[in-house]
Amino acid sequence: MSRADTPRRGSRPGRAGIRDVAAAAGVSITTVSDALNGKGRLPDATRRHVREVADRLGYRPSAAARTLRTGKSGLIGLTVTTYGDEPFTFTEFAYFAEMARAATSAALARGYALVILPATSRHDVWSNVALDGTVVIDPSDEDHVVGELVRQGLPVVSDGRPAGSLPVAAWVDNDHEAAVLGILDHLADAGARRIGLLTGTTTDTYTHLSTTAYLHWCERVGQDPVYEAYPAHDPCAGAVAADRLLARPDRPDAVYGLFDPNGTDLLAAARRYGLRVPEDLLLVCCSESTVYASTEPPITTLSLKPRRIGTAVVQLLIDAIEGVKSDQPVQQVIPTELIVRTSSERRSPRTTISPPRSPEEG
Amino acid sequence: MSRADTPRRGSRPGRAGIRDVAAAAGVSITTVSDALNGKGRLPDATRRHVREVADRLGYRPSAAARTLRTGKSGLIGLTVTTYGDEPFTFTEFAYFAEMARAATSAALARGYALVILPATSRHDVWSNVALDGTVVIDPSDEDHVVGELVRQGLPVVSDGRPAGSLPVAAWVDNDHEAAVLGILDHLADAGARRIGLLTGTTTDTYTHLSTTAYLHWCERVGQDPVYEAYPAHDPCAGAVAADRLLARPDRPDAVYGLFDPNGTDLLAAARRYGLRVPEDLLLVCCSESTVYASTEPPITTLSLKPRRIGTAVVQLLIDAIEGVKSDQPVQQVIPTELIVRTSSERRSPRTTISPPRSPEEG
DNA sequence: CTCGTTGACAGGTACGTTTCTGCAAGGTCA
DNA sequence: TGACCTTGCAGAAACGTACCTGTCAACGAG
Repeated sequence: MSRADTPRRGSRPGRAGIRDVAAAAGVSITTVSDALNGKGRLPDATRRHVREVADRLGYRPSAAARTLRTGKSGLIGLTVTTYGDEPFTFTEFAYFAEMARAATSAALARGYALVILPATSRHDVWSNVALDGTVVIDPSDEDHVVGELVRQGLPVVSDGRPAGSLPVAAWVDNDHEAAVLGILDHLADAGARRIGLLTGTTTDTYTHLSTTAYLHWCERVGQDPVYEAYPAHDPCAGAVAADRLLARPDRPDAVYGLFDPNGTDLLAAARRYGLRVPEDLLLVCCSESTVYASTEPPITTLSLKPRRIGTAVVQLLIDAIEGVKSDQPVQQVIPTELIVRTSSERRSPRTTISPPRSPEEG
Repeated sequence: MSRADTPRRGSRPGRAGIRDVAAAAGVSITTVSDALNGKGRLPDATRRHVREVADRLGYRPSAAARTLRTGKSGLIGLTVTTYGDEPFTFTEFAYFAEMARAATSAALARGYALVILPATSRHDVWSNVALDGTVVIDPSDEDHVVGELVRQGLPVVSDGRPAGSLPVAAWVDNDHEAAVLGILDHLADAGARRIGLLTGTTTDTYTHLSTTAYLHWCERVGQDPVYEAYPAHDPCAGAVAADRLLARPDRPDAVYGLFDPNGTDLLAAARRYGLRVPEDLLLVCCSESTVYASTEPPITTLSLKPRRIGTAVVQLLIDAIEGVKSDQPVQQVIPTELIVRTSSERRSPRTTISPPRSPEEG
């Protein structure tokens, strides 16, 4: 019935389709597709001509049609844990932001874009987006969003060892035990006699591994464990827990805090109890924030290197998507970095802190 | 040729299509589509039956096919400014993270997902994802990514007044002039005689509006402007600029810092010059971070309410996408919030700071 | 008894690509 | 001079869905 010579102006008037380009260039649809995608065997003249016409018409291939045809969308999900309504918790802010930033860049460099998908997303939302694969941060075995993605055959790469038997294609993680042991040794070297821990009540892998590493270390060196746990996603609970820890009769003379805000909270608590840092109390916390470089005193922090993790996770995922046989292992352990500052330098308390000078001196 | 009774097992073996559901349920494709989407006029028995069969087969509609057919992808872009290689700059970390978080939640609640798209994305990446619309943060008139999206007819809503004549569908912003004037008045009320400003060298709207508001205020009250500008995306430059500001012969007795890290940097600089806060120097900075609640002393901050902005931006965008005639205006001004803490309370310096007590007292 | 109406479904087309399969024209070689 | 390959391109079949256009029965009204 309808001959092909009707220019099909029924669709969106603004957007030119591949058909329009073909007609305008006087070639077939196949030739246009081949010319623009570098496929087929065409003389350069034809290729140039087609490209030129396409540019002139402002032709943009339909992503949906391409995805439908090729089965590849160029989208990868970034599944984040949720506490309450909001994606990613307060304590993970800096970590998550850095990690997502690096992941975005890495994905972009390989032609992919990132879709933010909270783990508690409504089913109809994340099943309605065509993903080529997913990065999942700190997967729990209860996460049936991830479970179903895996069941659908989508590649999944996790940040953090997968709990339970989640069959992820690859994972990237820090060696949290080694990191904690390293910090405890560092504090002991600095003269700490009784090291306390500020930890979380949640059951995630990071908290669990770090806490047990602490307990093992205590057992090994024969120290009684001194720790306080609090719900890490509650911004106020941290300050209270820090206070509790320093109020104990067996008050530690050094503390490691597992979460980002612990540093300022512990510092504030120390001030309340009249404890000088680092003279009376050594302090280290796990954080990606740079504020700890300019606190009084600057606080030693452990960086989990979220940038490297984000990059590695995305690389592994895209390798899995594209079927690249990478020479990288599918389990990568990213080393942590201890940034030593004044708060854990017991023996040289006055090298970086200048004593106050009088105002007229400035 | 090929009769319809061949079950088309040539496609992905794992995924059931709408055809398979229709065959298994003994109905037509149309009936399946209508039953699952709530369209058409079907008896509830049929609807239930189809739904049941679909569940049993684990049927998931293809997002790509649906997008191609309906023209709606359920994806909205989140376009962020870039400095160097990485999306969103260091100084905007907390703001951006909060804003993105709220935007993600709001989008999710209405059935949309967010795609992170740095403004400097390779052309082929962001033109390869089917977007229903875009949120753009702090749009510059030079941003030809946004320009082209608009030209394609995609709804664009911006966080921040659009520079130049970018024809966005709507925008959300703070009243930055009013915020700055409010802070300056607040500092003056607290006893400040000469208020300094720590600002940026970039040409974005926020920096520009805030700086001119400061200059106007100075002119009005007859104070000589005292300010230092630095490239805000450089993490180190801020500390240097803070130092410079306090080293000036016309040293201010109060400072407002436009960027998040300015608080700690100014505090550190004040310590170096032996200036007590708030006795010798009043301090306010613009930040979303909670660390300023537990610095010594706690620092007064201005919050731009990124959560409210993120939510509002997404609501406006989705309204535009769905053609909803919202009763909300298409330009929304979100009020800022000044969180007053010790650093700007000149007349009551010792209400919240406990003097150090001796260690044995704990 | 006829005729519009309504309910319950099926057929088929279109969405815009990519790509497999052809098919001439021209060159090469025995 | 055929047989055979290469080049340059066109036709048409998918991809999986949504929806428009029927069709066929039952049914009440005139």
